[in-house]
Amino acid sequence: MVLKKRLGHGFIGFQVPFIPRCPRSARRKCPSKKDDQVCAFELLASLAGKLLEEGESSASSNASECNHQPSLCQDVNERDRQEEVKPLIAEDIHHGSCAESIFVTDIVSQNSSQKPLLHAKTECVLGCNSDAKADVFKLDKKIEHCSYSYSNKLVDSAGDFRGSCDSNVKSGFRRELEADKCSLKDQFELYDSLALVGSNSDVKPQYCRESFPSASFSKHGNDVKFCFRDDGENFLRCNDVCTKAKAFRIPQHIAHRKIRKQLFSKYWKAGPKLKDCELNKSEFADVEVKHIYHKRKASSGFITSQHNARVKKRKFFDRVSGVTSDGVFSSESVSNSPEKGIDGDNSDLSAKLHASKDSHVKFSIKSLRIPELYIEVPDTATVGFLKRRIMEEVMAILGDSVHVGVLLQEEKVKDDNRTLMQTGISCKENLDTLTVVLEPSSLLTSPAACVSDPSSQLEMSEPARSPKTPILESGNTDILGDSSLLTNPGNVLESKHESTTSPDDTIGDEITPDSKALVAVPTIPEALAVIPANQKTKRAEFAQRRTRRPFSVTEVEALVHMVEELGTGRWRDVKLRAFQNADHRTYVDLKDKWKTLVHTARISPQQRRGEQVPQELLDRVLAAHCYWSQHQAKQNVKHQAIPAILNVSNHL
DNA sequence: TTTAGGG
DNA sequence: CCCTAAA
Repeated sequence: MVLKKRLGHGFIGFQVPFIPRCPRSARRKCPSKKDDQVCAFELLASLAGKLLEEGESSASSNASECNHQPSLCQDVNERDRQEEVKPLIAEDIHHGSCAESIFVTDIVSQNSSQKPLLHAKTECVLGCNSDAKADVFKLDKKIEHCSYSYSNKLVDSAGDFRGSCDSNVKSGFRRELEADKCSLKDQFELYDSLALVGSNSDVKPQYCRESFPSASFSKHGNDVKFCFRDDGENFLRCNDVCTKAKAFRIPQHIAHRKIRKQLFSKYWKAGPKLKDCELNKSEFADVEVKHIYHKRKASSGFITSQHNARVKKRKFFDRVSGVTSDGVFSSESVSNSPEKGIDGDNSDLSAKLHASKDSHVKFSIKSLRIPELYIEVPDTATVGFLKRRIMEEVMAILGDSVHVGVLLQEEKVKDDNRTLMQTGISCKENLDTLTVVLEPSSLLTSPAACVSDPSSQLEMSEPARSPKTPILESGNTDILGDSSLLTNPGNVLESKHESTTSPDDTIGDEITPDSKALVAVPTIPEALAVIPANQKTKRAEFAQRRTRRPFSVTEVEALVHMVEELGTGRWRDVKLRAFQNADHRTYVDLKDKWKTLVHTARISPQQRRGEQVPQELLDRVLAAHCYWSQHQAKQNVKHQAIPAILNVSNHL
């Protein structure tokens, strides 16, 4: 297939001509080495223009499609309308700045059994004069708008697409940009083509296009969506307040980078329509059924409801791999997921991010991780019931607002105002440990508050979490209600806290006034800038304290139990036996907790703070502590004694 | 990686 | 909780 040959990395699907041709006059507008990117944009621009013309004329036919996907279409339409009247955000552009965008696309195959993929690309537009750049954004806006129109066109012509699914469907566009809409006055002669891979192909539909901002394109059943949206961080909302994304944006006069993320997935956006997509759960997330406290029950006699099996459903997970400028994948398969997808493929939702030097960062998101969920159902429940429960939980998240969280080196990156470079997301090694997760964001705080004061935001923000930590575990308490894991009730408060600030946890706009100083030297090649910083300082730069998670009485009891059994020097075993599923509790945490427990037990009740641990437990803590201290002493004596004996025997 | 202990 | 020396 010709298409395949032209696509890099074996990606198949939707394609636009490789290097769009630009009139020389247009190319000259930009520094030579950025031609490709600029041209790519121009290509989109041309597409946008075309779509505007064609899309609007098809508005009437959109209505019928919207009936099928009300939540999606209405939302999009509404956004589009608002976008139309909204002033274009030219202030985002800055002289000599790098307009960097991340476009995440989604393709849903026509064949529902195939999996949706997310594809993320970043593109930099550098070196253009500011006018041109401002217009690039305008164009971007246009593109956004137009692409939606275009999506409808695609929908309208779904039949046509289906009819020619096995062959590439191409459509060419020629667009002459109007001077009043764009200062890139030169004419472009661009050809664009869309290709839809055969619906029966067993090849996963993927989309890849080098040097070109991706447009999302999804097709499912009768629906074909082409979406190209600029939605900053709030790209996964069903009922998003349109202005929110903008509210988050502060004037970026000093912006040197702008990261704009576009992620569109019908699955996510469609919310309750998920079922219609026949996205079965195995595609959605790999499911693991565990009797979480089974071991504990067995070993320490903890009794929980005999009829309750804990069902722990995990994510699909993933990590982000980066590609450095040399184009070498630093990590193709970096998932550290303890449980791979059932089918060994967790690329259900995957996207690619690529990274390169000269201040571009390209990412390759293998997949987006869904927060860990805890579901509890009676073991007498039917499989069907279980499925429904899982679906309910998933929908609770998806139906709700969702945003993206970024974890670097297993720690959540909470400060959205830092640049990628500052955060450490621009260097190769770190990209290996970059994780992208979807998070619920039902409780939103005032966006303004988050942005206006970065420092307070820092304090407010949710501290880092382990990537294995169920992002939703606590934050989801409201949703899960009683079914959530009863680790610590105290988390409810925390979770709200987290949720409140979590909207920031996205790859959003990156520039704030206080980051100016650091970004002000963009001319320094990244390599040079990074080299002087040793691992320590780099780590220190984006190190964040984990969320404080007070131990619940239940946890304390489990801990005490295990220590009584194992002693005080086997924290790893304690962890394995009693906290296997509490990903956020490390053996060091357990050890520390024991330490504080002993301390607590020794001080007077009046001096104790926080959740009161029953005196009975504290007594056991002291008893165990004393016992094992003595035991350890005895062990030491033995260890000393044995060699002594051996020595004696050797002498004999 | 795990333990142990100071901060 | 963090950090880290030491095992």
